[in-house]
Amino acid sequence: MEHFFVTPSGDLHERWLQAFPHAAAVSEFAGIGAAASAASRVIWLDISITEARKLLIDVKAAVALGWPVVVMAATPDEAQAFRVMNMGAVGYCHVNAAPEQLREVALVVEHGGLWMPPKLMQRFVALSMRVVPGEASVEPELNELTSRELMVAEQIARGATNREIAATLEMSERTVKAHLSAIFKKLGVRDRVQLALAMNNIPAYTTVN
Amino acid sequence: MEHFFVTPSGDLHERWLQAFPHAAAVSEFAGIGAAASAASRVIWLDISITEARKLLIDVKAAVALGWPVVVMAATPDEAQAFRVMNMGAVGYCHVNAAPEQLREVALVVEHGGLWMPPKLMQRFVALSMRVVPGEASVEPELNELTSRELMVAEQIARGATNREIAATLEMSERTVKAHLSAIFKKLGVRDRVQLALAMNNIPAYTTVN
DNA sequence: CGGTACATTGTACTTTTGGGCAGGTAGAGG
DNA sequence: CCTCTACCTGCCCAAAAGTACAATGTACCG
Repeated sequence: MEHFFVTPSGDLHERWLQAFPHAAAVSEFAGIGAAASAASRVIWLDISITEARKLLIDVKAAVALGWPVVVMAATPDEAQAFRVMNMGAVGYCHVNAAPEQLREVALVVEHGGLWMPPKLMQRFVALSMRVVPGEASVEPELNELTSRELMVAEQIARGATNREIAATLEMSERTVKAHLSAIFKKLGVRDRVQLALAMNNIPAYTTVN
Repeated sequence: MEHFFVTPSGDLHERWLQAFPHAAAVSEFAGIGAAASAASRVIWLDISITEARKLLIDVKAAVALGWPVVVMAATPDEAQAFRVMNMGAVGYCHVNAAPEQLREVALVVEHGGLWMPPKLMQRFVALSMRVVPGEASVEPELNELTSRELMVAEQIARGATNREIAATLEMSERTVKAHLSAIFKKLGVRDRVQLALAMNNIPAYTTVN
């Protein structure tokens, strides 16, 4: 497990080192993407002195790297927490959180969980109830998809183009199309837009009608 | 770490044992509360054959015990997931989840995290944004859209084709395209797929480069 | 070994998208 | 009246997406 701390200063906070002795500090995202290691990672994003405008860009850029992103704020704030989570972060904590807590957070996000301070978590869950959709979720029969088809479908779910998928999955664009045709047929959707929606449990209108 | 599986049958599912060899099965909550051990625990609630009415009671009872509760459903459902999370559960997965996944879930909830299948998690986060005081990811720029543009964007959000939009809004396909171009520019997305995702508050990865 | 499922890719074709260029109209406001 | 913005559209073009038909290789199963 590698821990990358993205911080403007470029220096590792003492507590971070206590939590993860082998942590690495970077001030640019490039430093992370470069090393094409297969090991799993956690990206820690220090936004303590980042202005709101740049925050959005930074979080998205971090998320785009493909590893779990934990945002560390100087003054935790509910709206900000929700905003960064919505942009794809999976963790939100204080920059000066205790080492033990950082390790807790790491453990959680590494295993697919979502972490934020208990109080916020509570608010978060409570708020989500107000908009819980009726039902009619169209959970697609993803089981019918073969392994490769599923990979393609997941990329579509994030808005990738055929070219990007081909590059990511290392296959030709033609193959991507072949898989897509199979997926459309199996899931009963007609194009990539509806597939993207279906993959995210959002009812699309032709699928329903 | 103790794992209590609350299941109507009273029997431990084979996979549960594979995940946690020392798991204990109980059919009544009383069996758990009795042992006043200081060790940390996880309560696994099997609701595969629980009728909706009793579900509420059970989840609350489990949560009341004071340890992290993971609900295991036979047919995972978005609305149900949100409902149980709102009642205090911190995990939601399939009853037949693989042992490795169960361990992942355990790891997450033991350390204060929230766990549910990735797809649900994404929806969960996206939905919470719709009510968060402040704004959602695309919500702000949505105000920049003119009335007609918004109508087009909403159709895209449901997977409509240009032809369908043209018919619905009674305009030519060319006009639909014109509006779309304007929308793409204003919202900073590159194509209809990403727009559809953005409209549903689902982070798409290339939105930032 | 034959059969089947999956993954892969090519050629070629049709449709859909996205957008440049070049206009039209109508309403609000100086 | 003039200008600006929103709205609408046609022609045309290039890129992307989706399909049809076809073929090759691999793995596994009875």
